[in-house]
Amino acid sequence: MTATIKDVAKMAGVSISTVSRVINNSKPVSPEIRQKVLEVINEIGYKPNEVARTLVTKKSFLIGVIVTDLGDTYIAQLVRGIEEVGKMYDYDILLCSTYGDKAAEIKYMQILSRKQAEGIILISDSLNKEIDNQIKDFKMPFVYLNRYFSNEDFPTVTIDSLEATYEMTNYLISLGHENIAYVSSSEEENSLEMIKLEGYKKAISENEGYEEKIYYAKGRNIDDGYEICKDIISSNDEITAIFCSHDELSIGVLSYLHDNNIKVPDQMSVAGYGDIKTASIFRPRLTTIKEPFYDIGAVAIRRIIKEIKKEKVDKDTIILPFQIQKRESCAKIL
Amino acid sequence: MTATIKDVAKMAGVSISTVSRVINNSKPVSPEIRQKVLEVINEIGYKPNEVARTLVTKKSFLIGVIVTDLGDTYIAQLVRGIEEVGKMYDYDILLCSTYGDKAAEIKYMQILSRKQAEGIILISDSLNKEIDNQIKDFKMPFVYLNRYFSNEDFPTVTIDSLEATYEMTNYLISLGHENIAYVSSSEEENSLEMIKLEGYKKAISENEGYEEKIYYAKGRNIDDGYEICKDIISSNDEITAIFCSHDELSIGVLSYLHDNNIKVPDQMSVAGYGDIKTASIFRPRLTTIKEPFYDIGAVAIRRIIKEIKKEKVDKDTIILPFQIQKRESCAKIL
DNA sequence: TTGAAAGCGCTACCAT
DNA sequence: ATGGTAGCGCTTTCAA
Repeated sequence: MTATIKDVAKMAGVSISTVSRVINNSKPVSPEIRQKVLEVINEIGYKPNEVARTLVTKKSFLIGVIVTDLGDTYIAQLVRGIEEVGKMYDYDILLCSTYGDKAAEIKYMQILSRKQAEGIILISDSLNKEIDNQIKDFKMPFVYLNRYFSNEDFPTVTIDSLEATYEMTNYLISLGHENIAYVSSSEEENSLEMIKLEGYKKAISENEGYEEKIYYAKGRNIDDGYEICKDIISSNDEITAIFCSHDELSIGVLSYLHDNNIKVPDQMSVAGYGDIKTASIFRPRLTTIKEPFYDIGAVAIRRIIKEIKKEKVDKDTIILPFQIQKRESCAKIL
Repeated sequence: MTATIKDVAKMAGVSISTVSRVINNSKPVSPEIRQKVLEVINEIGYKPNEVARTLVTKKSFLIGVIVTDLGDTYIAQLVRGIEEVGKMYDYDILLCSTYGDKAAEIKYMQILSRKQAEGIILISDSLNKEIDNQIKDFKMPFVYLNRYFSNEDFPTVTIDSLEATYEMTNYLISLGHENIAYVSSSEEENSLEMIKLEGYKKAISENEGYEEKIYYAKGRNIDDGYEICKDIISSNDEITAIFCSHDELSIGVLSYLHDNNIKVPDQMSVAGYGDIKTASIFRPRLTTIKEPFYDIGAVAIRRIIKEIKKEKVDKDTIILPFQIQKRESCAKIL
């Protein structure tokens, strides 16, 4: 059996209260006794049982993180930010993956709650009504991160999507592009897609003679980008730039262009949204809107920890700055 | 305050023992009482406190996973396998990232142990002598995963690296390549690099007139591949295929070739090792050795759970099959 | 089938 | 400064 505080007390010839005090530095202990206790601890390699501790203090130092799929690089980045900041405050991460299963989101929230997690960050890619009821029951610190849908109901961290697509479109225009195709992935209600689309429309509308050229991909994956690019190329030969609402779509577009021997950026410029890892690895490297995933994760958990510590928290929706990452996939029209 | 078993007992007019019994289905309870208890549980939304449970049962249903960096896609794949199988057995994952810091490996092992994790999977990219002492102390199920170094001291899951590079080299030869460069990343002791190199050498030696053309990159990242490719191209113009010991190196090579207008696979074939996610996204897609990361993770945690359940476990080193993923980056010499 | 009570390992309060 | 002890929420004997 592993040693307990009792064993330490016995061997050091003191009470367990005293041992507890030296472990936690919670109350003064005479130097000699402290010394003695420390020796014993070292000798038998005693390690406090955090579970027992949690039971009495109500502090598990655990934060639950529910994600869709770590395989998505943007999620990995989010989790990095979450974990790294968490560790700064001695919090550990309890990880759960849903792979898009909404029922799993609820299930894991329950489990996390039973395991006494002190807060939950839910990273989702869809909308789930049921979360609402769940989280109200638990009444524990909660942050909801969703790259695809806007949400007013829960604390969240995001960027100004409309401003982002607006700026990117303007950048493309400044490069001399007059026929810019925009690829959206969805017309669903509450989808951030609608907001992003507004940014594009706004920029286009501010330039006389420019026209909206909007395409809808079937989804938001690489394959969907590949497919829609086929449509774009065959439907309109004036287009000189393709701006996709997700990097994944852009990668698909880039692939299609590569496979069909259309040179990027000489014959076609391509821009994306997200700055997922692949965006900077793929050749040509993708010009895109950098969503600060790491920071989003970091800010999200920071907020949770503040709430745990009963510090004052910011308003529910935190807007982080974005950046236009200019790379080789976009060039000036000559 | 959240409801406890006591509250349930009181409201149902039974003892906490009885409530415990219906929760756990551990002993017979009369149908009426069970019914009543269940009703109360539902009504007040009672959820057992797993921490209290753990304290008495000694089962935390927690497995610690220490990784270098989730940002590496191969690690994300490993963790996926680990988590998914873990969940099948009701185990949750406690995640810790070291970012290559060896001291952190030890630190997290301690923390995990204090949190009563029932087993630990350590994913490392370097060798760390100190682990040995640590893990012996804890004497808990442990699996050590290292993609870069071989290890005899701990249970692990891997593939037959020598056979893998041997087969890939033979594949290249079968394609008609007579001058195949091999890029290694290290000559360190115990590095798997040495073993992989042997596979290449073996294949070369079995073909009369073929010569070893070995290059050493500075490291094993994309940049290092980019750099070494520069050397290869400038030093030897007979080479028609470049086989790198890591996909990351191959991606760098592909990038250099792209930037310098050398067509792949027409002018140069490129092969890799790993089949990280990028390998199948990059254009041209990379021909590579598929390390079954997901499966490795899955088998690793399966072994741990077996040990926890005191089932018989396999021998310490589990060898999984690999595959040669044939894609567009390699082609026949005409 | 049910209940009472001990005890898991620890903290925190109350004495001294 | 130190020790005794209640109690955190639960499972698990042991009796009844």
